[in-house]
Amino acid sequence: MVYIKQLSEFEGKEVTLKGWVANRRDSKGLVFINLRDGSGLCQCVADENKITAGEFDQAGKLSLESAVEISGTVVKDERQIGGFEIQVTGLKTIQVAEEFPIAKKEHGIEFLMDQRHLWLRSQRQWAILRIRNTIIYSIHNFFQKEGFMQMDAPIFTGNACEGTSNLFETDFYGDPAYLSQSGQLYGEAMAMAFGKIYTFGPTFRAEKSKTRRHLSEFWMIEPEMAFYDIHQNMDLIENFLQYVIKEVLDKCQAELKLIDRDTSVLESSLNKFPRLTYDEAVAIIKGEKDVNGQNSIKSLEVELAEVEAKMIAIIAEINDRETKIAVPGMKKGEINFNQTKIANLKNDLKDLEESQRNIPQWIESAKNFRYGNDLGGSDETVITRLFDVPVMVYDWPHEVKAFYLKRNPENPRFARGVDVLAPEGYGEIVGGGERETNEQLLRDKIIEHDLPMADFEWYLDLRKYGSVPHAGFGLGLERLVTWLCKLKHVRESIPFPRMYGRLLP
RNA sequence: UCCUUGAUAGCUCAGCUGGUUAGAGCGAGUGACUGUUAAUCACUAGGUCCCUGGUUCGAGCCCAGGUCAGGGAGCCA
Repeated sequence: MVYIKQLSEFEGKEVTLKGWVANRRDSKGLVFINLRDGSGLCQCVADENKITAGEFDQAGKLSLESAVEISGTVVKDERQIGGFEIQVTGLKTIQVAEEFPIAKKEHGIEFLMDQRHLWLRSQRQWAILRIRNTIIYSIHNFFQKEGFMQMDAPIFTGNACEGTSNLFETDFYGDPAYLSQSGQLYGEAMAMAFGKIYTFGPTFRAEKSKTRRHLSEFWMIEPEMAFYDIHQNMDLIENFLQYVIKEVLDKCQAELKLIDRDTSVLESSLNKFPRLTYDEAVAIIKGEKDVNGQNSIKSLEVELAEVEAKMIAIIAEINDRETKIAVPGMKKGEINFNQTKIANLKNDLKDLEESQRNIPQWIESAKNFRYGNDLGGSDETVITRLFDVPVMVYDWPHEVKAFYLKRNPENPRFARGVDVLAPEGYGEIVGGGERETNEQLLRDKIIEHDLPMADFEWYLDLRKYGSVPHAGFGLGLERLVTWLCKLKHVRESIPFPRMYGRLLP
């Protein structure tokens, strides 16, 4: 058995492929089968004269997604996707599929999510999840080559890392237990034992968020390094992200092309990441400070004008095409083509209308940003649009950040946290920082945040026995996948997304 | 939780100011066509207009409440 990916090694030879029918067309005496086997796609041509009548009959009856075993000769054909096609010499039906729900046309997102188990078979999903796999693999490669040890934090936790409001509560032999929202505190314990560690596991947040950035269950990578300060932490984040981006660029060209990803921003992200303090970031958001000659507020206003110009152009095109269709005498195929075009244009128009509604809100929120607050989603969007590389923002007002972050010794108003904001409006993909080493300061913070002290005694022990400067960060895998693939929504970045209102399939 | 948009055939949608028997395309089925890349031609089947109540001679359309979904805010990775 041969996989489609290997066909170039078998030119002129006879091979047997096993897979599913991705598409089928027939003419008199010929059946074209687009075979999908998980490794790729390949057209197989069944000619009436080259196979038995029984086989040809079977070929004609193959429905979409039927399973089939095909033998044939590998022929070079530039017109084909993979550059090769199969001249069929033998065909065996494994199963004839019932009518496949996902048709070869546009579908709404709710329908596709209901069909997620089948949607995974489509080319676009295939490419995205292949890229996800490359990302996962290169994350492990990076940390392993850097001497990190992979360790797992527990998923059931008795203590709430940052308050219980957004945790999933479960029953643990009669006691309440929460699904982990971060392995970080455990990561610190493991770093004190092994030096440099990273966790890679699922995380759960019970936020009733309905935005393109949130999942209830997502995968997080959390490195933790003993003897690192915030600057070394930022160096590591930059090296790490650039390694992963480079691997994706090197190994996933075909997949990136399939999903139509313009890779220029990924390439420019191999340059140095700007490091802004919170103060600098706020000045940029409020439009008080320009970046590379660009002003945040002005660039949003320009974008709004562009959106409105595009809307006018699209409306004109829709009208134009509708008038054309209305004239009698147009061929049916051409009418269909135009109708599909119109439907697509209307969808584009809906997206633009969303932007038209959102951008003025973002401008308002940027102008009225109150110093001392955390950055909101739109603020992140505003700032990252001005750069073509990820941006790091560090030294935050300590009130808005987690209790375990270290204060800047030179200016204790600030906590030494760092957020990495992805370009192209994607926002936060990494959150991390240097950890507080002083036991008493931690106790004060725990009280300030109104957290149950008893649950943190084990954590505070780490400050009693060889407490050292240390730092780490958390990377949201799905957010990274979403950005690298330039997806509209995180739900496509994971095989089976779990989010508010979505538990099946 | 709040703001906003929506729910009509298997799918994507149209349905005007409330008016007779609810429409199209795609998909499916049948037939025609020797080279097609979702979108050649003809025919056929296919409907709880999200739910409950109300207004009206008459509701897919108006009103009230609910359910579900899209987008955004908050919160976050």
